Amino acid sequence: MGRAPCCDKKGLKKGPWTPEEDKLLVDYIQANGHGSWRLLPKLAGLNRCGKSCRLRWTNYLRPDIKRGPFTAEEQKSIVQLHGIVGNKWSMIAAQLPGRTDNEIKNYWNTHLKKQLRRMGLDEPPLGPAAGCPAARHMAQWETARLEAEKRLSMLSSSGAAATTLTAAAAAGPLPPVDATKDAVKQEAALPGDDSSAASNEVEPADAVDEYQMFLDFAGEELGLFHGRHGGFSLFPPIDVLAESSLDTAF
DNA sequence: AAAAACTGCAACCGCTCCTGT
DNA sequence: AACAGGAGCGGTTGCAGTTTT
Repeated sequence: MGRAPCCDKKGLKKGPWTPEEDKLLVDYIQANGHGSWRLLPKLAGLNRCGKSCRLRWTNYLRPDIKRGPFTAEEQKSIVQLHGIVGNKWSMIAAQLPGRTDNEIKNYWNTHLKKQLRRMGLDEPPLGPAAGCPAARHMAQWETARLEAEKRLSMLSSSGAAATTLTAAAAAGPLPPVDATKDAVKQEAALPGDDSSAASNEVEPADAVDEYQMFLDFAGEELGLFHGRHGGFSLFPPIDVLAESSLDTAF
């Protein structure tokens, strides 16, 4: 598939960003939004490729980026999420508001990996295939959550719902649909799963019911998880989650 | 004090996926 | 259905700063 042309073929600048370049980028995005990343450098007066601009913005210049060291809670979340989804840094980042995937990736590679090794723990097995029963439960939970989100997002995009899941995510740390697309695809590809095809015509009321079922399921699963892991929480308590998500989304 | 080794982070590269035609 | 362009993601690299010898 068409690969983005390499920057150096066009004589574009690479390497560290100067404060002047940062300012140009920030000023432009604040005034116009990023729009097409490919066109942005030209419009903003930058001698950079769009890719470089996007990276600089998402990893460094975005105003909502949280700076400073990771908290113990964030560390715990990263370790747990990594055990569940593996190196899906964007998915992990979606659970940690203000943190970027690049930052989390770096933190994992430089700090947490070593820390786990020092503690005598090998790197945990990656992905939903992880052998630990709790991880399997979480993987099932994640699958169900993604399915519910997928349906909800279809609803939203068709205009049937007043707000999007992103709004719900703002109320609680459910990730935006974008961040979960890999898993959604996996889910959609499951043999014998005809729900994704049928979901195109899902009725609003059905979606609400399904989302509620998902929340109920998640509640049970999380209860189990809490019980086994001494109160660790990836997500807010389920009653809060249910209340805020449903209230905001509907 | 100087050199070597190590560490952490910003940025780049190349691949895959998504979307429009 | 096939193709092309654009966006996003994960892996890797380069280098400045810090620590150790």
